[in-house]
Amino acid sequence: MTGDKPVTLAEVAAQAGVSIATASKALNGRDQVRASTKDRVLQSARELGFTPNALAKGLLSGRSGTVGLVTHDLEGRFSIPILMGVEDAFGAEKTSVFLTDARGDAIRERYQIEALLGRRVDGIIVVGEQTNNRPSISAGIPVPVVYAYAPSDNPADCSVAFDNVGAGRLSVEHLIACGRSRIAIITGDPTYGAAQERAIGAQRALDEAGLKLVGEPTFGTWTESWGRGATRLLMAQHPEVDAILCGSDLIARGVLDALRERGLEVPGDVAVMGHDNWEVLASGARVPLTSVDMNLEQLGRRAATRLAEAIAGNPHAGVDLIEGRVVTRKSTAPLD
Amino acid sequence: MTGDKPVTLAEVAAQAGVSIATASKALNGRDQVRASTKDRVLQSARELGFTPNALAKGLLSGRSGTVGLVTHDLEGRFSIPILMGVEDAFGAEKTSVFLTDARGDAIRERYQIEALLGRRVDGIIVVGEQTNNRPSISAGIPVPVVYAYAPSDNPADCSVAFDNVGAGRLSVEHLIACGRSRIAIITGDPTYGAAQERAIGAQRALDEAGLKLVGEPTFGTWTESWGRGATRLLMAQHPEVDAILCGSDLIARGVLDALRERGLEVPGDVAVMGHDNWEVLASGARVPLTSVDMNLEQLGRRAATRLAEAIAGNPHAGVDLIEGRVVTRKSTAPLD
DNA sequence: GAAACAACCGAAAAGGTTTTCTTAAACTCT
DNA sequence: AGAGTTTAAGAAAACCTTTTCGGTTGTTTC
Repeated sequence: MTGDKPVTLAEVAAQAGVSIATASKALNGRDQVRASTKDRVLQSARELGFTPNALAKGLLSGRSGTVGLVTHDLEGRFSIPILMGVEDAFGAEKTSVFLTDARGDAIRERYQIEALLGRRVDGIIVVGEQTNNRPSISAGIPVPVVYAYAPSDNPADCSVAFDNVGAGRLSVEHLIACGRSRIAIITGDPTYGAAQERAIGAQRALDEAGLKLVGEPTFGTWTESWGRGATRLLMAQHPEVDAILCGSDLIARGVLDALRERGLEVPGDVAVMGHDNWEVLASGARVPLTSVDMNLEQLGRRAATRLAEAIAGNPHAGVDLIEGRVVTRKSTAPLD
Repeated sequence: MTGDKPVTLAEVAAQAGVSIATASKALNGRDQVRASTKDRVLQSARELGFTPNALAKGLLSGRSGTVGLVTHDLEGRFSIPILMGVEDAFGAEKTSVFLTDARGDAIRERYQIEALLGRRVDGIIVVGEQTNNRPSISAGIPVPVVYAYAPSDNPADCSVAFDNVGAGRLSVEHLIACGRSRIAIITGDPTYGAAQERAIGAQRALDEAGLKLVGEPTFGTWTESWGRGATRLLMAQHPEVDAILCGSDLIARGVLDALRERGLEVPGDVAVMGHDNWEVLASGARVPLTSVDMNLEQLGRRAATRLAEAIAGNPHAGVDLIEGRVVTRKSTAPLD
């Protein structure tokens, strides 16, 4: 099967006994072609297994019907759902997606974008590795660019990001709704905007409810062992805590472990809440873990939609924020 | 930046004061063009920011310089490293990768492959969701197809898969080398070839060493809670066990948990070994977990290489097996 | 019966690049 | 100086599709 050249429109036309022009019209549903002729062409196309050459079409129309997806975190859990959302949204409208992984390297990124432009993509989506701002690359690029997850530092660009402040607020509101009032925060690396912003959102929600955070938010690393260590410290200094808001599900796993070792019940004595809704971790936890889902697939779809709009001539400036959603599991069950 | 049409070769030629043909030759390093002329053309190209139109090139040569990557498990941890390997291998040789996700649906797959063929990809890689055999789709597809992770059921196709039998053997050999002799197996879903084959490989290695497995391999689900439950059962029936070989790192996490609760030391009393080398899980475990890495990135690179060979006219038939590698951590430290 | 009209179809150009073939110019040698 | 040879550059075809516009039927209207 590997040798035969693809069937061309000319061959279809020949078999149907019409001109190339007529065959084209028939296949594209143009009028100006008799029904019987159209059927004959369609029949021939089917028999020969004709697939129109997208290259030729793209060359002619100036639109390739492709987009580039430049990610920086292919191994990470965050870019994958985004990528799924993008693929999903574009797949539906007959646009194909080129995938490249720049691995956090700006030189690589530049090179790959050059390659994508050579392929005449109609637009580009750049997926960052963190939620921190990232430098804009839109200058000098002749097609629309949308930044996903990590927004561009240029407000004139179009970005789609996650609402970390809102997530912090949502989490605290959920804990309060579950009857908790002495809430502490154990989160990850303080250089991550995500960690800072979520803490800020949490603080705001507490303020509005007239509550005070127990201690200060403790920053550390995004690991289980940090979750364990921070919990031991926290419970020693503030045994009154009745809820711990964690910066990630992984941290929350460590927190759960440490609490169990200390003989504390979850959610009876302390409620625990994670972030990311990493399914396998959250529902497999010893006490299934309530967590904030970042709706990353939706984020990807939104980015795709924005790009499609820009390609169609309606660009959008500024940052679109995607809201998280609390996925309730046992670790925050309301007190009786 | 969004309006301007891309620069064409004709414009470069005009600015350099030569014909299109000469410009083309100069840019492609053909001889038959004077050095000074060549310099002039290159200079113009740089000034105008010329990027050759890959669509036109592909249309002419019949080679688009693109390949399609059809995955069935985009959200899964297994396809991502494979995808990275593929992207890596092709990125190096100026081939771009179209990504599509068929999500386990054969209809979707068929449709997406049709779309890829319309884009005149030079080849296709199909990434399966499990290691079980999958139906061949090569018939009627005019470009080479390589099956990654899940091999094709047609031995005439080219597949690249993981050596599960070998992995089972490697694991047991490692445990024996660490001084263990009473080994039990707790693994996942019995409908997964991976689970069965690894058990078989383990059995063989035991046979060769003149040892017997403790009990029968216990199949269940790929979850932590199954790991916990199976461990309780196992230790009740066979307290003599000194090593547990797990079907996945997640199961191993459950096993570790249950052992700790039972007051058993790892690795002092029992060694535990996982599979997948899921970094965050394995090294974050309470006792860092020895695990088998499937070298999936290498698998992806191999698949890409095989596809490149086939495109170049040297197709390869049969299944390439990629070996795993034991990543040693504390959970299997040798006995003193 | 001629003119206007509709319906259907085909010729040709366009899109950007590579390659082959031809031509023009410059050189070498006797 | 003229014939032969090398070198540099250009003209044009080819890749495949879509679209515009002109042409050929056959049909209606006065």
